[in-house]
Amino acid sequence: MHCEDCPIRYRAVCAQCEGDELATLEQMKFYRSYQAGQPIIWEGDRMDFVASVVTGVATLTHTLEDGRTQMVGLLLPSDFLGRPGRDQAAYNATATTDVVLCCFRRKPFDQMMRQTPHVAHRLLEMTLDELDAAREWMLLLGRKTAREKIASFIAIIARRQAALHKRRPGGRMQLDLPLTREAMADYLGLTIETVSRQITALRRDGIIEMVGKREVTLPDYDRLVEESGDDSDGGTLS
Amino acid sequence: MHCEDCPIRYRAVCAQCEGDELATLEQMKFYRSYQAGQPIIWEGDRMDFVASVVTGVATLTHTLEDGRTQMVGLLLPSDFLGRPGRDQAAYNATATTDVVLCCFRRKPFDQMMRQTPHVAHRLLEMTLDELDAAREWMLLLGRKTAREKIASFIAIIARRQAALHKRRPGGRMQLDLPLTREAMADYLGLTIETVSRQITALRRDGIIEMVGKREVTLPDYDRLVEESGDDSDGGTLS
DNA sequence: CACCTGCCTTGACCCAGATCAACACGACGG
DNA sequence: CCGTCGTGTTGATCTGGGTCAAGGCAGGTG
Repeated sequence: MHCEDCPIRYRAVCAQCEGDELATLEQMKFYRSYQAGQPIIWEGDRMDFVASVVTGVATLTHTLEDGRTQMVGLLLPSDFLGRPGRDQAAYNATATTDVVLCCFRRKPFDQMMRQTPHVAHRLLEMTLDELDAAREWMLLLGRKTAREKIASFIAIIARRQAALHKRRPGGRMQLDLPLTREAMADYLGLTIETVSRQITALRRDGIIEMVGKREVTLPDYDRLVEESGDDSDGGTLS
Repeated sequence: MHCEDCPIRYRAVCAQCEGDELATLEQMKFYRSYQAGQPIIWEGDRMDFVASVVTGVATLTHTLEDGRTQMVGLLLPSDFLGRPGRDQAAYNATATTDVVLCCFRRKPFDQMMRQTPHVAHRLLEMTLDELDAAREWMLLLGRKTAREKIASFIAIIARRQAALHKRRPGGRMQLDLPLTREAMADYLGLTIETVSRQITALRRDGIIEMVGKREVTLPDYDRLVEESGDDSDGGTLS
């Protein structure tokens, strides 16, 4: 009856749902796939569903008239997409790798949220986590140097991938960058050239090692964190 | 029995509360005042209440070890302070003018939130609005020029003050900057010198006029918005 | 009154990161 | 096999905003 491997059960909306509620969610749920590079939804478009990322990576971006672009959300598996209670998308959402979404039609979803306290609760919690992440991100954008930005970004990705594997980040570890240099630049408020140069610099200084252009190995996670400018490396896994 | 002039009734938590619920809220509510410059709570401190700003202006900031500071929240009257369901402050909160808070003890508040769907709902809505604001802010920090940042900031303050007076921003209008140059710099990811210079430049170019150091008059709100780099000036009042 | 002290402004100079340009390296299609 | 297109790297140069330094201007305070 319900789908064990759908991450929505574990992290996103319905961690505590049971019986009827789960059945209801299962009923209103459907899947959508997008290819790498494909837009998911455009700023201002009507958005008749909310969703949880099952696999792949999606981004939320804002763009100024003249083309300057800032990423404002990076959605990895188990992250939530869409704003409950509002049917207009506020940002451009794009699939940066192949993406599978587990979608819920807005109408019944909103209604369920209204009726089921712990779903509303869960959503509030997730939104607060996102707000915290956004504020950390603001510190990065406003006050960190290019090198610190790159180090922070890699550390963030490392933490999230460690979280997926249910491990603590630390020591020697391997990870892959799910974004192009351009997307990284948009994440960090830099240009692609600066991103490229700083990655080269971190490589030269032995902070990171790379195989190909996307796979990174960290000889020492803590060393990277030192470069990121953050004081408390902390356990912030989200 | 309940307090008509407490903004918490109108915007923040309990817009739809009635009867018993209101009475409960009134019971757990108390006021606190802070003088300009005084810290309200420090990152990592235990925070045993949540609150709504009644009067004055408070800020949330993040600071790196070496002192670099980024503002991550600007709280004007009716804004909400504190994270429901977590008792550790994640940011430094400071009163930048004299501030009066309408506080609620965390324990009973959390419990009420759990029992009263529309309170949880309201909180979700407010948090989503804050998230939107944070993302707009990220675009500003990552991609706007110093001049655009200043213009955006003034436009944001203008909108919020217009909202307080229940008017649409537009045409000729007057407002006062509730922040020092330093706080503005921390808001915008700039230095005080750059803030000062760009304000001078906007004044020189006739975009803004100033009496004293804090009071601004806009000859033409739309002209300011043009300078801010935003396309859709939009009605985003929050 | 003179003297701070806190905020703000302005000028001179510098540098981190943007811009402009060239090139490297697959992957892909013909 | 050769173009070419998308992605990434590297170099040369430029510039917006940071840094350092010198005042200006209230508002307190003795």
